[in-house]
Amino acid sequence: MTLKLDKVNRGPHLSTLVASSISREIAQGRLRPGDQLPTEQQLAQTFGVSRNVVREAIARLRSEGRIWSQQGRGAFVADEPNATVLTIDFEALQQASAFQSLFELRGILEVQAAALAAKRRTGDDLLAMKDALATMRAAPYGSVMWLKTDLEFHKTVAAATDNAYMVQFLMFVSEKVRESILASGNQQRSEDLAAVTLGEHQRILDAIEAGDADEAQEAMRAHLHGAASRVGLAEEQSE
Amino acid sequence: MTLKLDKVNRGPHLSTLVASSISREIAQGRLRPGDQLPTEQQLAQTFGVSRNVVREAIARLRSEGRIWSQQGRGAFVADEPNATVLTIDFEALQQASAFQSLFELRGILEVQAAALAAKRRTGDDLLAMKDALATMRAAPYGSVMWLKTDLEFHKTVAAATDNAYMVQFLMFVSEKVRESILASGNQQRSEDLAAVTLGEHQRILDAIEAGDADEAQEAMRAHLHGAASRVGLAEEQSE
DNA sequence: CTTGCATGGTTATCATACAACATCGGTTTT
DNA sequence: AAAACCGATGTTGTATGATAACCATGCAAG
Repeated sequence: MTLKLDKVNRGPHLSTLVASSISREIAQGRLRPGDQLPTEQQLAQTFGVSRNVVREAIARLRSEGRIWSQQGRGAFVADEPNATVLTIDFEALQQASAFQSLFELRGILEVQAAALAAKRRTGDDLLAMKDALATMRAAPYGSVMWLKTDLEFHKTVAAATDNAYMVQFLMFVSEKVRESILASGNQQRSEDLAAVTLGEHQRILDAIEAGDADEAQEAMRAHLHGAASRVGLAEEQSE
Repeated sequence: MTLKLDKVNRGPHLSTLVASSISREIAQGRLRPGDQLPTEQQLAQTFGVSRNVVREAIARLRSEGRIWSQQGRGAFVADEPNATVLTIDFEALQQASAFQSLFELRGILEVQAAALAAKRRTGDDLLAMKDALATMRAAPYGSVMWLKTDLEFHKTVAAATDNAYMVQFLMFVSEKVRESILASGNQQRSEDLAAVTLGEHQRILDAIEAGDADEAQEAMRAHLHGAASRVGLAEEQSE
């Protein structure tokens, strides 16, 4: 019995849908650690897909460390997500609350990174930051080039912390945030904002160059606060 | 024609082997960004497995953002590792500098999490934290149970921030740090340290219960500083 | 009580078939 | 001549059935 998919369903692969569906069950606690998943047959039936698709989904979840499976027994929810990889569910990010949480996490990392950068930046770091800023100045506000260089500037700041993991994590989170913003199309466009944003960046750069950690923190905080309002995100006022 | 596997091959799934094999090709530059992968048929043939297995491998690589594929055309190496997943190389962590960087990143997250927790914790959060602390008190210092509950306590703190990503990232990093410590076998054992550690935790808990963000930050910082020295990590004094 | 075996259930893999889509060349239409 | 149509071919996406390896359980024989 062949399943005819509606044209509507031209989206991600079925295995992706199944995987995130199971993922959600785990996240919401309907499948608890140690629990055995339904058999591949059952899953195929309940989702209305072939066993093959289910297997692709399970292969994915297994690689993410969310489940483990043993031949002859079944698949089980991993006790501790002893993941070798960290994943972020893009679907969930559509939720405003989830997006806000990720934005907050990024903020924490950015602010602390700025402080560390102020203490540890080398001459090369400063050059890279100035370079990125100059490129951003030349790019039209809101263009792809602009966004790319914006990210690049923040990357140079992160790199100045001399902490490779800081770079890796910050870029990962920032990338997700940026994607989500683009997907929602909430980006405002205005030439005025270009000058504002550039000014914020300049203030960060100056603080880092001066080696003033506190000012760097504050400048970064101000920048993110500005970015948040530009994206239409109501920010919590932390006393 | 059925493939008879040697008993030797009782290891990871074939799809895993295929996936890491392709992954290696990419990492070593033999497959460059934008390049088209061989067709599933060809891959199946060259690896000597069924197309099904190849598909599971590809599904995995796709979920990791390393490749993308389009029906009717083929699979291609992703231009930028626009990763949906974040991985940490365990090997690299054996390097002291890498470990220190990850430790620092964890510290930043923990300290900020403690501050947020102090502002947002609910009654349930406090109960969970007290619970974890009580369990830790009952466990022998350095035992598996102790380590587990230690992590659990920090998780409850993270959870009190009401930021799911904070929990996810912090636990991911902490898990890696813990693994690395266990692998290096640098853990000191002493009954005295049990009391010290418990005291540090108690101080954190008290601050969060009191809603004192600054004190919570400081308490967490002190705790991590203590943990660092217990592991034999020279910490930078950030005046 | 222990050992051995039969049995059913589950995953891992293979093989084949078909549907959906892309590309390309040739043909027809404009 | 240029554009639109059409079909052949190759590729991915999915479905289906079959087989091998493996696990757990229960039961009979010792």
